[in-house]
Amino acid sequence: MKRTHTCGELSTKHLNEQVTLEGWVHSRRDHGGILFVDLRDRYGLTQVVFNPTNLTEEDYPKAESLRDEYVILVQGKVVPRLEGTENEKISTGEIELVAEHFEIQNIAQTPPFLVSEEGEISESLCLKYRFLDLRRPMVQNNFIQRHQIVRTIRNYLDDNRFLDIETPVLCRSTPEGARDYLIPSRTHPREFFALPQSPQLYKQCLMMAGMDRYYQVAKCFRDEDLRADRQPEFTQIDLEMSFVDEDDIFQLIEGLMKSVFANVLGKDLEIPFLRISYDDAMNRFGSDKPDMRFDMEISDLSKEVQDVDFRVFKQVIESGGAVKCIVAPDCAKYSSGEIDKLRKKAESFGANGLAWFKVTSEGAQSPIAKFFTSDQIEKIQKKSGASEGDLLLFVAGEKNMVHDVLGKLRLEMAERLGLIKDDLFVFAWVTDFPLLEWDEEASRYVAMHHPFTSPKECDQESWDANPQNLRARAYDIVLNGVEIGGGSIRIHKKEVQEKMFSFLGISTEEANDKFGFLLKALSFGAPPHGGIALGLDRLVMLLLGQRSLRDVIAFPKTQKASCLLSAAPSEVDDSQLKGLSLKFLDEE
RNA sequence: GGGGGCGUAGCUCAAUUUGGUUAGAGUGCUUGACUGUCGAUCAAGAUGUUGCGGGUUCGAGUCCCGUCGCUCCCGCCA
Repeated sequence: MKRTHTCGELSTKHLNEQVTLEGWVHSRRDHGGILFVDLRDRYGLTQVVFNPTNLTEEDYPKAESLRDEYVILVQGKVVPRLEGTENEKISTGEIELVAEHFEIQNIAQTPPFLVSEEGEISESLCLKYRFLDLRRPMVQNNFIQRHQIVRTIRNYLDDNRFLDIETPVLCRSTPEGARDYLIPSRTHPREFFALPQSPQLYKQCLMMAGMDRYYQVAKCFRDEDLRADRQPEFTQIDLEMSFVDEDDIFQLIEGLMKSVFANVLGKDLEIPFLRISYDDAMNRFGSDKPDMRFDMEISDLSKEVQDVDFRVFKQVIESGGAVKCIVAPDCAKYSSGEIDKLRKKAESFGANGLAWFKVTSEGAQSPIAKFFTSDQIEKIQKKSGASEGDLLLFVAGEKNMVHDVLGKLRLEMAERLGLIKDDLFVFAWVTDFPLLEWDEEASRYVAMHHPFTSPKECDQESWDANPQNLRARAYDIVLNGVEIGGGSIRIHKKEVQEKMFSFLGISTEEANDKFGFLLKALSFGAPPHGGIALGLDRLVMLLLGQRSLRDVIAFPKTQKASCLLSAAPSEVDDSQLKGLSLKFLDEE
């Protein structure tokens, strides 16, 4: 015997039909003479009534033995609920199933937490019993929606002529980027594979192979420390296109997001997205992933305060730094204690201090007001757009630090003041990233995006003049202040790629050793190409309004990168180590 | 590598500030009663290595040291 329906589909349309359901006992209500069981599967709940008058003498006591999470099969008749006992909370609430025959397919231990309970349960317990946690309808819903999102993306890319091509998981370890997960090779003692941080070079090779448009729902691995929005193993919607420029990528992704919003969330998404250059993003929002759901932009007051008799500001300006501020609306009422907390916050972000002004009807109120003329105060007020009742927060110092601190303070204040509306999705493209970044530790330039990103200027003069000023043809896509993807137009000329390597301090020999296959491929007719990778987990997390990636990954790792369900990683047998020619250092 | 938070009954939490009788509540669990519940109700009952180890003390869930786990953040994440 098998089920004829799921637990979510019976309605008054099925009245008087003989049906069979299978599922889990979600909850039971035993009234002595009559017993109600809510039967659950992925599709919903159906109330089953066990009444002695409809059951054999052996079956009724068996029904009384039912407990939470038992798996049963029930056969019976669909009947309307008695008037006044309908349940509006469930889709099948107008009917119930009168059990005439049933089988207990499996009993269950008392679960460590209630599947039917909606409250919070400690995360480690959920992960240890993830198979139970995933039974909870609220949790299950995330994965049903995640599936819908992926399906929509696949359909959209298919409609746009993309080929889904798999790339290896056992890869070559390459310098640059995050720490690799390494896999020792048995067949090549002393040698290692690396798990891919992204399929970057393979997808470029596919473009050189004339595949024209590639995509993949690709697992990527980075052996770095975790955060709420960072797992060591994550999924990218990875894609690459030939004969395109930035606008082609933007339009493709805007269309993709529009499709996802329409099909999954039932919302109309406005396109095209906002576009902002890296420099603008830093100057206006203090971040390369600006949350543009609210304003509170940063104002540069360096010019306005250059003649002010306040030593801190004066020294900063003289040494080439900047004085900038944000305006916290309606915060002039803050007590000195509250402002002191903000100062500490700012200092924890890296500031040397926090200067402030309250804008009141009697003018600027601040311990440093005495250093300013009324004309200067007026100019500051005008430039920052502050009005009566507002609080101005100043940070002075080296430009990057000022941006960083004010950017973080801006987010802090927005959260405090509730300026961010729920249910708002604001996408933005961040463009014109610097090509290179100076790495203090290694005392050399490193690629800000990756070494295969095309510079905007390929001529020797620009390169020689000032490498810091070189811009990349790279772009990030930002949603509500979270980076959900990034990509670039790639280098497709061998000479440019070689120049890039040499700039990064990678010698010709090393380049040939580690990236020889790419350089070779570039020399056999590589088309202009570019692409992007979207962080699927982050995207799903944001679209579903979840706080952690763990909510949208079926079997996530803990912050120490272990799996509580399977207890991975684990020790292995000595024989396994021997087969891999491995030995622990402390055994030598 | 660094900083913060948490760890008490199966689960969620209280008792920790100020060390002091037998570590409590809700829920779940067990048993019983009950023929229309849906967070069923009512009655009775069982359940503790206070994460682990050490120390201080007449006395430690509470204070100190160490350690483990979970979590948030900084570093790190091309």
